[in-house]
Amino acid sequence: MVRTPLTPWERERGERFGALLREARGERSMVEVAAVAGVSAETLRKIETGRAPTPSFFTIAALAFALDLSLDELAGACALPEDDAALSA
Amino acid sequence: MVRTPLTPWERERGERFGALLREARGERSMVEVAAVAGVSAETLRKIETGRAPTPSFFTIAALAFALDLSLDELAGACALPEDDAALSA
DNA sequence: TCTTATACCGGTATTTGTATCACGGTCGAT
DNA sequence: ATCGACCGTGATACAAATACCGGTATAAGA
Repeated sequence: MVRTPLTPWERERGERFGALLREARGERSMVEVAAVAGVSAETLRKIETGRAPTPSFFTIAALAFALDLSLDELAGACALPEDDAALSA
Repeated sequence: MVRTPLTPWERERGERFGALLREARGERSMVEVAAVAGVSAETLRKIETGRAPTPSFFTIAALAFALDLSLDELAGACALPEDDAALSA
């Protein structure tokens, strides 16, 4: 095996990650946010739906800037699955 | 053209980005940092030398954690080439 | 009803990231 | 001089990111 396929955990992390971005997007349309970030709407949609679980750093950086999010908080939030427990608590 | 090839500016940004990581690594060996971050040493080498100009977000997040770096500062630093001017000012 | 806007999905194409292997170079120690 | 630990480069291989296309569905508005 040359390149390790994404593990189920990585895919789940991608789903949580995308959910965070979608939540942060709020009422704004995918097209608008994607245009501001300089990525295609298709790419944003795939990231939000978790079908692109490990996007590139600068793609996320641009989206985080467009959505006014902190990269550190973003990484910390989806790295910990027990966050939902902390949120519901 | 389906996927846009990386622009020269993106490649230069990758070089600056890698230089930042290398500087942050300091005296520590590539092998050690890569092991802590959970990536291969070859991958870290490619990122540091700019031969992998757009690495994945979580790879960078793991490296930043291993190097005790802020993702926001990292993104801001290499996104603006005129930063050195701002820093020296 | 018809149009428009938005989002989802499957397929396709191309580039890139990630990892392994092999080889060579440098430096310090034995 | 040989050994070992790094670092660097090239080739190779495979999986995934990105982007574009066409189609579908839904909801709001003329």
